[in-house]
Amino acid sequence: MTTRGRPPTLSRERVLAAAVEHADRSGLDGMTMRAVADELGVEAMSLYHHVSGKAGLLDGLVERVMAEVDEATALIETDGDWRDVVRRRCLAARGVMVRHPWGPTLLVSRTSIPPSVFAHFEAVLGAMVEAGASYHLGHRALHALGSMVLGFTQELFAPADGEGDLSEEELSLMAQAFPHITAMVAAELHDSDGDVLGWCDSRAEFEFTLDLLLDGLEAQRTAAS
Amino acid sequence: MTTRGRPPTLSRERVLAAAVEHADRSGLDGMTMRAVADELGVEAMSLYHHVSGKAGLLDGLVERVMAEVDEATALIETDGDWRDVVRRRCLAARGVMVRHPWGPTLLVSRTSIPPSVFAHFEAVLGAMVEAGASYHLGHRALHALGSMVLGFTQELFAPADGEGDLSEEELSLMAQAFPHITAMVAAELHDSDGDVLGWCDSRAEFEFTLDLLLDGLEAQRTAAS
DNA sequence: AAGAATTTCTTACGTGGTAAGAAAAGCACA
DNA sequence: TGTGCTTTTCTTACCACGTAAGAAATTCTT
Repeated sequence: MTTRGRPPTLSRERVLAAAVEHADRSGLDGMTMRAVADELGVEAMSLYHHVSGKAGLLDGLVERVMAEVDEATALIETDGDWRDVVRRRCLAARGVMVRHPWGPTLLVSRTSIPPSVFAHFEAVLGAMVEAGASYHLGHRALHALGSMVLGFTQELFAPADGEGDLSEEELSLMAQAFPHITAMVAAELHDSDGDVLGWCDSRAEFEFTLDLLLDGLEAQRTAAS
Repeated sequence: MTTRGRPPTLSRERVLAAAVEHADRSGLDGMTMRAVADELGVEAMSLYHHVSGKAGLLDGLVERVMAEVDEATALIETDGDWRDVVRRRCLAARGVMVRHPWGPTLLVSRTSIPPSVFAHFEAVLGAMVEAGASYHLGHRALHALGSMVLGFTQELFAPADGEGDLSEEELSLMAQAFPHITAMVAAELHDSDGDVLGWCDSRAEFEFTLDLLLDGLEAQRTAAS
């Protein structure tokens, strides 16, 4: 571990900070490698030693927003009605997205779900399960609440793009970091005797959420009249 | 109305059809002007006589998906419980999005909401209002159900990008085509004595939907145990 | 036949991502 | 002290994409 070489003027942190700032000011469209580099008084290619290309930069942005969400969420007490826990969590996330309006757009555009996002779902799921909900209901809750946190309606647990090739270690790390999600996936896989794949399953989720909303709205309607 | 000039081998329809096909096969990323032109055995610049650039092409794609939704929706009866009407409508829309997975992504990426999308909201709102719901509740329903149809959580009625400059005619056309939406906007504007703008308002919508979901989930939890 | 109209094609420019490798700037060992 | 190794930054260049400008092609009108 030597300190040899030209002393760095950049760092991953500085690059990402500049990118966030630029996005806050000009949105995601104007965010080119050259623009971010300019903001740092540096050439575009210099960024490549700190993020792996444009995709890496965007991944870094996701990481940063989710870190902010984590921060805004860190102090939430985890006892009391699970609804309060989840409610505060969702509102905190929303606050961050309001500060960074490009957040939801960016999140939906990314194809894979980063660990930082999983951390949220883990917290929501944990609150529910500890309140006595089944993993099945928890699963449906994650789908239903997904767009409440991030503004997206994405297939959550579709094995996106070679998720099959996870090493044993990675899986066990995942299980440690996200025990409830892991248990939920296991339970759901076990329940569904094979006919899961495809959108039938996801259609059921869709209908579940839809009916939740429709019934809630109908209750409000009759209550108001 | 003459037929003079070189006979066209292309048409807006053919261009959009090729684009849809390409998107179905390769997603939105690979969809370049050159690729769509290739598929038609034509040069990229030839497309410009039928769509106004890339943006126009994407607008056309939105138009096409929404047309499919319309088609899948046309036969829905509009009497009975409003929930059934809305339910079928949402499921029909979902079916189309499943056929064209790029649909939601495309819809969220567009900055303005095309009339074809308004038509849906009009139908949903109409069903609710005719069932006795207030415009206020209808408004909240549109927000809550928004992501159920299109996968998006967008500010619905934010005057996006120079919506102030609509001609008198355009407004009256809009009022004719979408009477319920027009009435709703009027009612909501009237109610809110000035302090509407900004995200406070939108935060209220957010909380409303959130509580709808949380309460619904809690009801399911206690029912299951 | 000449001209007008319309679509398509050719060429070329600007921008954005990034590959390849040269230049800069510090450390280690002689 | 200098020579070479290492790490970061910069230079140059290529390719893909959107599209502006205008030439070429093709048909109808007169």
